[in-house]
Amino acid sequence: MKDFESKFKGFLAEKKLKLTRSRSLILEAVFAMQGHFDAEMLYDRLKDESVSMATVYRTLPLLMEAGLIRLAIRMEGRDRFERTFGHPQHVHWICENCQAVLESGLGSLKSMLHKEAKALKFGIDQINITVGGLCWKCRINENDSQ
Amino acid sequence: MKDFESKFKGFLAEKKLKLTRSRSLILEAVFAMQGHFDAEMLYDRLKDESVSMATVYRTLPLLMEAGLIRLAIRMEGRDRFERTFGHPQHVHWICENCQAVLESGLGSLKSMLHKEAKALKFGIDQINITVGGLCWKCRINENDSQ
DNA sequence: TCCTTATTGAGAATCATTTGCAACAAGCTT
DNA sequence: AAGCTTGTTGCAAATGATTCTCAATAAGGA
Repeated sequence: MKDFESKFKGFLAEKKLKLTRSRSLILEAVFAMQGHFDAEMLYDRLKDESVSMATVYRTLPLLMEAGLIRLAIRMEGRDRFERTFGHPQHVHWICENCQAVLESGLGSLKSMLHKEAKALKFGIDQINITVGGLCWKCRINENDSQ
Repeated sequence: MKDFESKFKGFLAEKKLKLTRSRSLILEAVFAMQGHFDAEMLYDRLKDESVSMATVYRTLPLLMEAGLIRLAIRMEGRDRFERTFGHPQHVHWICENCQAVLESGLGSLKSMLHKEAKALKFGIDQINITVGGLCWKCRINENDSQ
């Protein structure tokens, strides 16, 4: 059994929840996904297995609580997630023109926030840093596009 | 005329848009608001002046484009805004238990992001840093609440 | 295998946000 | 100040993501 599977199983057991066929399939789909994904993308991959949209939506919060995925960004009115396993937190750079999403490591931003958290006596659960603007390609074409 | 009013007026003129009664009222309401606000809160203050919800929703993006407000956070399924005039960017600390929202200055986080932006050739428009977790009060009562 | 309790799929329900449209109002032109 | 062009508004209907209801079903411990 893969790491993320046993982690999810452990989480469910602790909460007295059951590891069902649908949940297993969703977890599998999540880890088959590279990059960001939303509920609909998961559903598209699973509807043939007769997993319902409702269950996808019900499972996503569980995966977040279990620390297996995190809300990456919200784009075009939808929540987009990313898995946490092997994906350390990072900054999301969103181009407001072409919607491209770049990523870069947190670097020392992380320690600075933790330092501030200590001052505020705040217990950090998740950090979300998003920067909106123009990617280099769109900056070059800035004149044309308008 | 106040600073923000002339700034909005200038923005509208540049875009060949009109400064209407509804837009003026909304702008006024925004600057009468302390802290965060959402579309509904503005509407509540303006419905007696016969400003419609649709117009509130249509005006918010204009105010953002004009650089008068920014999207602060998304909470409980709604977008919450804050004005930018006299409110430098800051970090939002959201307590996942009591929903309290703390703020702290960006400090050197800002320059670090701009440095990284230069490396990525990314033109920064807006920075959004949100940290989820537990505020000190909820950390103390952590045992009780569960 | 039995039994208790969580879970599921399907579809209806929510709820924030958008949009279509005919009536209206800015603001430029004369 | 009146006319005209074009953007704007309120209203209601539409959208679209997410949530909920509920009867049927499946985990998993006994």
